[in-house]
Amino acid sequence: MIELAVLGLLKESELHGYELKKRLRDVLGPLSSVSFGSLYPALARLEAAGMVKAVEAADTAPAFPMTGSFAGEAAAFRTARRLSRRGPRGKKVYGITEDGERRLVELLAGPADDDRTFALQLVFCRFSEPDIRLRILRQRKVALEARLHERRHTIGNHGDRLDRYTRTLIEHDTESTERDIEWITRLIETEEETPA
Amino acid sequence: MIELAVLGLLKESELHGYELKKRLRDVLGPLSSVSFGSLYPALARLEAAGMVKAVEAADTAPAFPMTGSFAGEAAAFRTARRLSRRGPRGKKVYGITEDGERRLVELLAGPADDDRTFALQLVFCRFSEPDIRLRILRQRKVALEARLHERRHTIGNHGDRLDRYTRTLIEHDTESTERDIEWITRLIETEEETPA
DNA sequence: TGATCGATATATCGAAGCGATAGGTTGTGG
DNA sequence: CCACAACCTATCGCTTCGATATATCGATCA
Repeated sequence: MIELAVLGLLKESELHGYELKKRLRDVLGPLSSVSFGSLYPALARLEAAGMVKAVEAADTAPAFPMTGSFAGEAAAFRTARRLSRRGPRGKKVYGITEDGERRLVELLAGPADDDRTFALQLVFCRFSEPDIRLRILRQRKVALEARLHERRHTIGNHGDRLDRYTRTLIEHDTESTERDIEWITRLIETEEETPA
Repeated sequence: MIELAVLGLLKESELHGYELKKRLRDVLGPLSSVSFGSLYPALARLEAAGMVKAVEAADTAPAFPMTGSFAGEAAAFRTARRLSRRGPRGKKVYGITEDGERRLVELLAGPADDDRTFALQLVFCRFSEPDIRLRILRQRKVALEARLHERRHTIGNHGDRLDRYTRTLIEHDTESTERDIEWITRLIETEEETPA
């Protein structure tokens, strides 16, 4: 999940952790975003696997404002030392590698176990071929239809035994899924009409 | 999350783990259900905390359908032997304690961080007072409106910079949230009309 | 000037969740 | 009688989360 998110965003542009999280929040919504507790370990994992690498920060702020004091000078020096692979203010900027790009294509074509994974596949599907794009959408439709079928089954079995609140919850959920299916169906049609 | 689910279900009736999971799946849907890897540790935690306890399986199936065969009789006998704190077939049946009931009321009134927690609060809200029920619904509405506001904000900021797929995703998500708000609004109205 | 505040940024910890898997039991059909 | 599916409990390794620690930068204001 996070793997796909990070690789997709880094394919767009080089970023550091904090920015990565912000972009992800915009796409996925404030909920269902990722936490730092997952993001930084994930970045470390990906770096160890050679799919991302820390890049020279294109350091757009070359002017170190001199403080005039010894302490200031010393601090500036210390800061400068730490910047071999870091941008200003200790930022660590990551970029995607060729291995990472291959992995991204793999993840885009792979199964979408949960809603968030599908959302990410859709957001980054422009990095894959048209036939893969269609596959993603069709797989999603199948998954949604299966979900709907199970819900109807549940209602059919013990719909009358359920209390008022539970019943309205399940009914609302069912309607939401129906709308999702209509939406994805329209997406598929649009995609099919699009010239190759 | 799981804590609320287990306590709520056990307040309804005494159950064993496997059955607990099945009921949960019916309510929450096949996705967003809980796995055994969370359920059994959670049951152990709750038992250690004295909120649930293993009960004498009240063996509600007094009528062992006689098989007519000797093998059937023998199997039934063997089964009957093994039942100290377990129901038929090694099932471990749990019940809720008084501490557990207090905790349940607490969790019902508490904040619903994610969608699943809200779903559970709604399903079990019949175990709480009418004013708490209303509070749950209103809190949910506030949360949904905040979500909607953030989404609109995102679109307003960089809606034009987003690619086709991302934009349709966010738009669909926004519409879903709007429908959720309409639904919860209707629920609140119904609840307010209900005589105390 | 400096004091403080909020946003930016990296990182780690413990708790809790998940998917896979491995057991063991019971009922069913061949 | 056996094989097989469904039932049931349980644990392992890994991922994720939420909270927290730490530090820097920029702006506001006394």
